[in-house]
Amino acid sequence: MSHIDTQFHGVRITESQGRPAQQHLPAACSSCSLHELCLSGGLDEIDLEAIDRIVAQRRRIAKGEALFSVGDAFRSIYAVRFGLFKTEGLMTDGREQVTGFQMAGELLGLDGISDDRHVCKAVALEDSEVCVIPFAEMESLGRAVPALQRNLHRVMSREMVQDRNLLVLLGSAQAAERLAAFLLNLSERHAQRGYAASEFILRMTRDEIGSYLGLTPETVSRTFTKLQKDGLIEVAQKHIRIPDLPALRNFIGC
Amino acid sequence: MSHIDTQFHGVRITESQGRPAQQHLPAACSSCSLHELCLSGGLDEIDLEAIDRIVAQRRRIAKGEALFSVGDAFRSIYAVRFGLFKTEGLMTDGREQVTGFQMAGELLGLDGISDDRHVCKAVALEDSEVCVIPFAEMESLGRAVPALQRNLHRVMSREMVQDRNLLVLLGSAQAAERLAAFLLNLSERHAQRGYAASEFILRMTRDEIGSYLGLTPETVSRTFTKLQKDGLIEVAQKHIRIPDLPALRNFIGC
DNA sequence: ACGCCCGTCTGATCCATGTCAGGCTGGCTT
DNA sequence: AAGCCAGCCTGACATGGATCAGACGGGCGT
Repeated sequence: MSHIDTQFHGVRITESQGRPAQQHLPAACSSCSLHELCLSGGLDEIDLEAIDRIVAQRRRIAKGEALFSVGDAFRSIYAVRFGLFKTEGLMTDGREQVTGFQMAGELLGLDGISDDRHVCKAVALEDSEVCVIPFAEMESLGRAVPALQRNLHRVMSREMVQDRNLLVLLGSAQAAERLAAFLLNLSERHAQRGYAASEFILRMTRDEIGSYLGLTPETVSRTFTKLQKDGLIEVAQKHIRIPDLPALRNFIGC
Repeated sequence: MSHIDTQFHGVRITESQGRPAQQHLPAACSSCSLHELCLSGGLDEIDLEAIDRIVAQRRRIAKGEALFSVGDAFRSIYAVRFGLFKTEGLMTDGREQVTGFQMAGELLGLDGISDDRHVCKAVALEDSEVCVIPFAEMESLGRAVPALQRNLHRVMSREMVQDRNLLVLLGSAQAAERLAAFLLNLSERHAQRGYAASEFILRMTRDEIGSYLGLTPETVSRTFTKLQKDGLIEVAQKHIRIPDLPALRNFIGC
């Protein structure tokens, strides 16, 4: 069990308190436990070493701090090593809305490519760490390593597909379906990372969930209660248990 | 004025009727009027010729026909030459929802990269033509031509950003704001292509608009009427006029 | 030119979710 | 240990949009 796994299980990172959020630590895809989930999946030893040279630093972000904000110059993309982030977009009238939650092994910052400026804000929901991947170098390494290029494209495409799914959800599903779909999505992603699929802790508030799902926090709360009454989930504050995953999946298809 | 421009202005393509939808015609980015809007923007002569060799064929899609459907094997992406498409995603319960409209110079099919299978369906809303861009060859040319690689990444990123914007819209805006934002978006894209920003024809039905915006067709209809009463737009069937663009933009920020 | 039908508009009603308000709990600070 | 406050839950009420129903009009095919 590696250093990273331990931290991902919830150990607080106290040594960064009082220091600036940005730190420069060595990163290494070749020895990263998330490697198969991340950009470096499926690459051979030699290519991994090349990536290691590019992904030269990590950065720690304390809970509540922003990794980047709207308008920031785009230079790098980020891979979450441990912790959890939310990304939020800006409405025309200034309100913010959560557009996604990123957990270990997922990328942040791809939105900045299109015009060299970030158009959303990424905030850590708990003490977190990311690998900093300078994008220009990533592109040039992609030119040398087709498999890496392929991975990048796959990740970008996957992100588009996920956004589309959420779109469809917001466009045509009811509150209970939205929430159920959200929980199932979290469940799957936990499972991918080797954690329990049917029991987990929500790291985000009801406000953030509501913002993400296009609902008010009150409705989120009520809907949790309703799903519990229907026996589909068990809720205790931030603790969620899904006693019957197939049943919940089935509920979505109504 | 080229052949393409003439067709884009609305001349019906009659010669394809009764034939299979797939046709093999020469394509040429180097002489395409959409070149600056599309993937080949900013490239030099030599690189353009390289692209021309890859983007070797076009395909005509009659109104109502699908360019690709959910589950189809992914091999190519497509650039719209003229015409208009809608993409629709599949709900868990089988219902379909429109997730986007693509006009000349925009790309289709990027959703298929992530697992080599299309996860949405692209349907022509009028007789249309696309350039077929084999993706494997596109990737390999991207390795040789950094500017092309950059363009591809930019386009993908832009698509992600647009999806996010729509997400925010669906998550927190009222019917009138959604519709206004939709019209402004169309207006901008028309302007980019050299057409009037304040007057245009809607090529999609109220149903399709409603599906896209997460509203019923009845609400779309009513909301058009409401916006007209408020003097923000003039509607006559599919004909839209926006007498005061800044006023409509201002309306969004409420 | 005629008639059919799809797409659109409008009205009446209902329901899901937003809004406003109050009270509870658990975790953090002092 | 006490107190405070953010986050959460629940209730009562308001409302925007969905739903159901019907009428109109224009485009298309015969």
